[in-house]
Amino acid sequence: MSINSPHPTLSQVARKAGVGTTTVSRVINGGDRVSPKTLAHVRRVIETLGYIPNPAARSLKGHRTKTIGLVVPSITDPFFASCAEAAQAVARANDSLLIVTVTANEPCNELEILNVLIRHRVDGLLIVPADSNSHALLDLLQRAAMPVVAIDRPIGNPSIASVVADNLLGAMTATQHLIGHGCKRIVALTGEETLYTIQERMNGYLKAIKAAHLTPIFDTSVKDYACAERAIKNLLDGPHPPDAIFALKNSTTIFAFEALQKLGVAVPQSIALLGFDDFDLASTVRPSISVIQQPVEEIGRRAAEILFEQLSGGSSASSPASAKQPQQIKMTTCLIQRSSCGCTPANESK
Amino acid sequence: MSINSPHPTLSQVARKAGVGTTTVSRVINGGDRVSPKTLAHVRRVIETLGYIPNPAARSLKGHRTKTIGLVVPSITDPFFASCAEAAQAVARANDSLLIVTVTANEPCNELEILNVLIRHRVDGLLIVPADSNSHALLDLLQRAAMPVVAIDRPIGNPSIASVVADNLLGAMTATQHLIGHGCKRIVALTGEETLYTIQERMNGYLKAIKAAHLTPIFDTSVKDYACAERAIKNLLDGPHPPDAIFALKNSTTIFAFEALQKLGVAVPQSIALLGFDDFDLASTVRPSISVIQQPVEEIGRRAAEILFEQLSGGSSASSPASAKQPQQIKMTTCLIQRSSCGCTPANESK
DNA sequence: CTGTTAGCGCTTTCAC
DNA sequence: GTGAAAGCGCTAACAG
Repeated sequence: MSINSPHPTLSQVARKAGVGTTTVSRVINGGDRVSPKTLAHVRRVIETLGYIPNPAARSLKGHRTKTIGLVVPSITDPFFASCAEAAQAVARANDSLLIVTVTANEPCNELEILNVLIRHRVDGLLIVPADSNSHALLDLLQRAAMPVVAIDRPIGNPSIASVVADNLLGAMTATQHLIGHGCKRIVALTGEETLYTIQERMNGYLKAIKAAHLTPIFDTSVKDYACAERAIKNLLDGPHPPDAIFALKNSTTIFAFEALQKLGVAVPQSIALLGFDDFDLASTVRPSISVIQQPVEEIGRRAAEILFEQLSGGSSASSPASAKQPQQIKMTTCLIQRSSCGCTPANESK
Repeated sequence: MSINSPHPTLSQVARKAGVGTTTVSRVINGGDRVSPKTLAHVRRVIETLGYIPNPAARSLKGHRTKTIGLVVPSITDPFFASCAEAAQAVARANDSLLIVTVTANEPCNELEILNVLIRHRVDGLLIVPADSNSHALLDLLQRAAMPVVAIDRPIGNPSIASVVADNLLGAMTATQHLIGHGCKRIVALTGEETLYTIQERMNGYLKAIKAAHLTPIFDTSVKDYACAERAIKNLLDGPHPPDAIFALKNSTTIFAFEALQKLGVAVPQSIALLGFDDFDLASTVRPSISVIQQPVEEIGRRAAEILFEQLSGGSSASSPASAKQPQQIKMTTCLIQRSSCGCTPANESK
């Protein structure tokens, strides 16, 4: 109805209600220290006018913008999508909005986006850093002086909180499981070696292999399906063909599976397969694929929760146990035994 | 270094540079009407101080907030994740940020979230409406008086632009393809019948079935894997077992596939399978699954582009062909022939 | 309990 | 070219 102004203002409400602006302000902020009568009256006027407080004016007064930024490599990756969904839920529970941005794992994109986010005065940041050890990143974050929580990969500075999966232990467990199946020549198909997660998994694999006095075999060449097929073919035709494949990331697992299938190799009879990171159809394909599963949603949720704790707390003593040192949380992973590693799961159809 | 203020202000810059605030304002807004000399000088001071304009103050002056809201049922659904990723790219290209929210397809969540977004004064909205015909939704949107573009499902009012897949034509094509394979008893496994997309697909199926003088068979019971197994078992054991299944949505396709596999039914020999909406491993499972593919990313991208056109244009004549009527775009789908429908694709491994 | 009064950081006439 | 000054809508002292 109000043709003139798209949005009525607080003072308009005040005038129409015949009260001061302070009173209206108090009403929209919980209504404390206002007589029940005026409160009801002002509320009615607000309703009538369709008044909506302007958040810009509010945050201008030094308050929060009620937005947090999420910086991930990609949203189409199920892992990050789950994190994002969990984070948005937590944000909403804290009366905040989630701004989602993607970096494609490019440090320069990351820096640029972070700048935009900081300029936008988000209250805090959730980041999956493209490069865990980037000096520029750390600098920027330090200067921004706002709460930050790293997800999936720590940021090379203990002053920044992080929530990651226990990649090392997960990879050790996986490797040991394969060894338990009697595998002697286990090849690790890596993925981007520059990534913290991959490095940790490589270390875990290495640790288990060495403990069992076996020979570590790495193949870092698998970037796409073609690579996978070539790599596996070479391995199989070589003098000492492997008896197991440990794929260090999702897409690698799938490429390997496809290649094995194409080459007509019996899994797990001729060669066992175990992947790091679960995926939707891992239980549906035949043979079903055993994997190390990460508590994806929980990683996103915890990270967001920690961020909001930092936002509200901010001060010193709160939880008795935790010191001031920002938390570095490692979530435990879980081995899902399906068929591809040589196990025989009870209910094959789930 | 500035211990006192977390963020230097424009007037601090002005003072330090020995100029007026107006000049600084001009500099940060493109630097027009400022002498090259002062421009350079002010820029240097800005750099030194690490000055960042406060967007809250800016939008308070009636400007845009440079944020748009995306409202989807879920981000973990690959379809919406792709839309989101495309939309965020377009937003960034337009110097804006994307706020992502999820509704779980619940109209009440939707309304609530929309209110938060509107209150936040986002510049525009991208919505996958939980209910295409919700009066409350329409009302709210009308009142918000901001650019809105519907994605995947139109909002029951031609005054709101939308970008959706041509579900009807896609389903017709699918059904006709199955008929072309000689199938006579094609059962449609639906999904949520209240959804616009499902309804359209049902109509497309119906149209093709009728044109071929066949009998339509619907099964609306498939909500999860157990339902699927039961439904398919019943169908197969019935007096007139179907010779093809047309699954109207992704998860249904997967459930059906799993059930068929579990029941030991030969696909496509005993029964053909065709799904609506492509998914990652559709080409990897055996048999590979034929599907109707939607131009997902493009749907998200176009929708965002249209939103920004509305935001910038706003006025009347721009493109010669398009009238003032908001655009209702239907993207064409594509039949991906793989094995499950009876086709024999050339390259089975991709 | 309630109103008056300064600003928050920025843009924008309107003079110079 | 440049600056002074008046707000944008709201909150927060500080009086009553």
